[in-house]
Amino acid sequence: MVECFRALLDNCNSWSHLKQIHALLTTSGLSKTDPFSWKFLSFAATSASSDINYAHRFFLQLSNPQLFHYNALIRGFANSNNPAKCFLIFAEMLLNAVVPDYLTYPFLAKAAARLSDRKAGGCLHARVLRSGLASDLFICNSFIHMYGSVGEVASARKLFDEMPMRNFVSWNSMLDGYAKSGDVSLMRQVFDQMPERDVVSWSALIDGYVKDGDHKEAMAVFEAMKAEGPKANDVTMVSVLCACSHLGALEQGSAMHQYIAEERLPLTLALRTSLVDMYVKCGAVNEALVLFHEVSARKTDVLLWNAMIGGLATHGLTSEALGIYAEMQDLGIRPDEITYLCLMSACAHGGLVDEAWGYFKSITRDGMVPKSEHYACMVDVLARAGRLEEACQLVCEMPMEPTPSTLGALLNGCINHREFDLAEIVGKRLVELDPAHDGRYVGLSNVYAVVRRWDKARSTREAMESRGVRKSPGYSCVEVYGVLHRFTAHDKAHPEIEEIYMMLVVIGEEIKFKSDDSERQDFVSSLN
DNA sequence: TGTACCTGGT
Repeated sequence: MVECFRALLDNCNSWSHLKQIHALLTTSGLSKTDPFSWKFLSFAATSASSDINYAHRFFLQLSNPQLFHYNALIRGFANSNNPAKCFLIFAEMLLNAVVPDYLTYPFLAKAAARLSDRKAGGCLHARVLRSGLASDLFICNSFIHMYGSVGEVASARKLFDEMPMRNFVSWNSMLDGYAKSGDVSLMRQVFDQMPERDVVSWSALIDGYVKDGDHKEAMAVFEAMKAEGPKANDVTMVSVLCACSHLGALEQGSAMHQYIAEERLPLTLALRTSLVDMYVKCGAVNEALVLFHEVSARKTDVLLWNAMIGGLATHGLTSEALGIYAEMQDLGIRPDEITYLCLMSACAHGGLVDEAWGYFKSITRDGMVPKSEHYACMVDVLARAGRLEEACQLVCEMPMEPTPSTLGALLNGCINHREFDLAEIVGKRLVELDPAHDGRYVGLSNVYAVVRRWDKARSTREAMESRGVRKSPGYSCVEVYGVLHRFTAHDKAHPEIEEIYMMLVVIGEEIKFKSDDSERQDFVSSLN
């Protein structure tokens, strides 16, 4: 009998199969026998087809759970969408006088990292130091990662420097710590110093540049990786596609799509989401829709829907965005706080104030708390529509200090709707709030320029310069035949600049002609 | 039985 169960469990590779074995174990009274209960718990909590809640229910039935049961459950929760449960299980473990070992701490550190819980992470590390496990390589690596993830890269570095022995995971965790902290020069230094670089090192470097906003450098590193590094994986491509979408580089993005197919990389949900995001942001709405619709709804998650809705919203395709949301609701997929931001941004572009209010109120109804971004978005909707009084009222009512983006939205509305007295007040407040940001001074100075108060406009610019803030010139990018061209205002550097300006004149005339035409059509239809 | 890289926009 015992041998029979052992063979069944060893060959078990599916969830339904495992449930059948569980039923057999229960009816035969063997389920609480250690080797089987551990094997079962470990499969239920950590395998590819795991169900952590099922594993937890099974765990609760154990009369005398052992260290390895706790470890399996903590590991499962660390990778679940509820990592905070790890700490509850850990507390229970300590209450039951079960002593954690070298397999317990890496996953607790991971949970603290995923929750960005600096306090919990620090307590756990203190416990490790007292436990005599402090020299374990895996534990050290996990805590370097934890410190990097909670924004304490200096502590990560201290741990890294004091380690008796390092491996490539130590270096990758340190690299990732600098990537997350936004310190690209130290990130690069670690990358250049590390004894060996694998696909994780390269991917972390690329993603570090993406997070820093240096998308061109991210692409350059990817090219270097193709030339001299390991083969890229699906995670690498998620970051690379993110760079393409920010650059608006459709041809490069499509080439990446082709690369994914040629290299037969798994089209994971994250990768599909990145492709949808890239296509829609680069204006290839149809390609995005094809990729979005070709996967069955069961295999989607809210992030994929957000990418589609947000992308359509960015292009002002308001009704299409709201249509996709309606589909999402029909399928019973729960929106998250990002979904609401995407929906409200769609409303802002389409001038749908009442709908935006509806979504804003739904956030609370869905059991979420509106964040400053939601207030900023709602203020933007109201301000764009010229409902400045309501916008001001919302700013006053918001439960947190208004962020620069909230006031920025209000300022734009004031300028567009010629409320210059209010614009001056908001503009001044923005400069106070964000004194290192060049755009805030420019915004206020532009308000003064519009009302011809040149002295004030000049003194605002001077205030900016005296505080050492430099105005960085705005620019835009255009991709032609796979090559990105960057232009700033009055740019004369491009070799084909004469033809480019000539084409601009032609396009300008074309727009004028089109708008005259639409006015004429409006006039004709008003007669009917 | 363990550690590292990824999917909204500002």
